[in-house]
Amino acid sequence: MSQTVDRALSILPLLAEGPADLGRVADRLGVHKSTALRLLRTLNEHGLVYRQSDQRYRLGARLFALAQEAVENLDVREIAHPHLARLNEQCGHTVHLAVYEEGEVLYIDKVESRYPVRMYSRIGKPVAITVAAVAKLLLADLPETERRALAEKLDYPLYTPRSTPGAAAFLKELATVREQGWATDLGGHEESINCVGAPIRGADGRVVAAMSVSAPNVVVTADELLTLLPLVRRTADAISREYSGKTPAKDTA
Amino acid sequence: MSQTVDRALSILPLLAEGPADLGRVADRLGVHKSTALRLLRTLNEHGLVYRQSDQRYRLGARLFALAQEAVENLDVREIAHPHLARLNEQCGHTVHLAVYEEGEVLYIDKVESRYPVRMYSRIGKPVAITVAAVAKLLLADLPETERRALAEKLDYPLYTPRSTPGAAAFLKELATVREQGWATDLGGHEESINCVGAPIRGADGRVVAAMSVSAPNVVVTADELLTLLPLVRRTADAISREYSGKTPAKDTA
DNA sequence: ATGGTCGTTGCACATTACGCAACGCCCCTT
DNA sequence: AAGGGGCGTTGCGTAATGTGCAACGACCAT
Repeated sequence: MSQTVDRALSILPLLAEGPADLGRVADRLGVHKSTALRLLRTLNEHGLVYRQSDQRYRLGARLFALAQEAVENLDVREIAHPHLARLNEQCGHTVHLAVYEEGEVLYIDKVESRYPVRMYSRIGKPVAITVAAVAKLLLADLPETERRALAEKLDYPLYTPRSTPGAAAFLKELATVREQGWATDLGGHEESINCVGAPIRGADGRVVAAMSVSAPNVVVTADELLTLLPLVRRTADAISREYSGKTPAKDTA
Repeated sequence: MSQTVDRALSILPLLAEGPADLGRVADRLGVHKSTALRLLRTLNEHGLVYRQSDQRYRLGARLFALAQEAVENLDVREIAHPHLARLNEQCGHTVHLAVYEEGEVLYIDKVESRYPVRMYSRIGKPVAITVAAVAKLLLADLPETERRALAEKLDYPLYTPRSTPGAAAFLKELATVREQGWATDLGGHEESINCVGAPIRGADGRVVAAMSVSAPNVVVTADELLTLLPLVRRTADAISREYSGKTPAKDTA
């Protein structure tokens, strides 16, 4: 809609691939160097882009702060967190919280019991949308047309032999998930990892988020993990109730 | 430099305060509603802004992905991580990695031994720049003029009685840190938390990052923590060597 | 029903961003 | 040491682009 802004914003994903110099940016944008320079300067002033010592540009620090504040403003996350932590204490496994947005599913919270290996690595990162339990839960609730359209345009990478092979199978799985009100991922993403998940619903009954518990085969078998299902569903329902019940007014402030 | 982009980007911090409707955004920007609308639409197309069901705008998902990729492209972080993890195994305490950028110091990695309480909360969040050990290390290496200017314009909040009280004291502390090549924060941010840190240097000897080990008083006294100093410095030096030594070429790709 | 609020659209104007070309800088070559 | 190429930077004239206005339409509350 706005050409200038459009061009400027196109620089960000470009720099996400790695640092780039002025010429490269101008080329990729298909604009003159002077134009790219002006855009980069503006981005730089706002801290979204940083100029490193070798004069190349890379994504800037303000981006972290913004993402940080963005995630903290998600009220589902805030409400859900204590419940997730409690569930984690009870079962000891990794607990995830995810939302759907614009064709992507992303983790917005995570509590894990084990070594804190790169704990930040997944927060905000898009999940394996065709196999993850939380993704199934979130997509299963989309309006049918949107769901079909999305399923058709997705890629279906075969992470493992048990990964969802294609759109048809995926849609069928989503139908099942929708009916039963919970979802699993049994080795569909990583061979030895299983998950069970349940949806979190808003006051209008629509799914606003999804949560799951994940554990490796070596700790508990898939069957054993499934025995946690009632607990997971109870937790999700508790979050749903609290989320749809009291929505503390923070309109004006 | 570019008015349109400038206005568009000004919307982001505004939305970071919380969701806002069109009128509010237009007011805050000082532009007509139609102008704000066009800007918001453009931001929306790029996923930086999301329109929630109540029609208000909030920060969007792409922001997470970008911040994510940005942090992953920091090669210091990549090189340092295994060293930090090893240090964590050896001493059991929380280990931080931070960089300086445009007047801010931010954590870019963290390994902690204890409960994973909100582990994402600090990554990318600006640190308490006037007291944190890593901040002292990073600021101590700035060119004098920049260091002075920054020190003067900072606020010096008294988190605790031991917090750095003002610019003069801070500059003096930075001088000490620069001379000795390491830094501490003894209860300057939170009464019961102590840290020791050391700088990571690039090939040219300039400080490119800083790391620290933090532990609460109840686990180890400040004196005991200080006995870890040699280990911390050795780790930092190892990272420095690896960082300045082999810089894998990824220019063209 | 009716007034008010809020988002949306089309349009005419001129402000704003564009590409060009020339400059200056640094590094690499011979 | 002199020459050449690559890269970032600057000023400028042009017109394309973004701007504010005013009117419309949807929705909510009274």
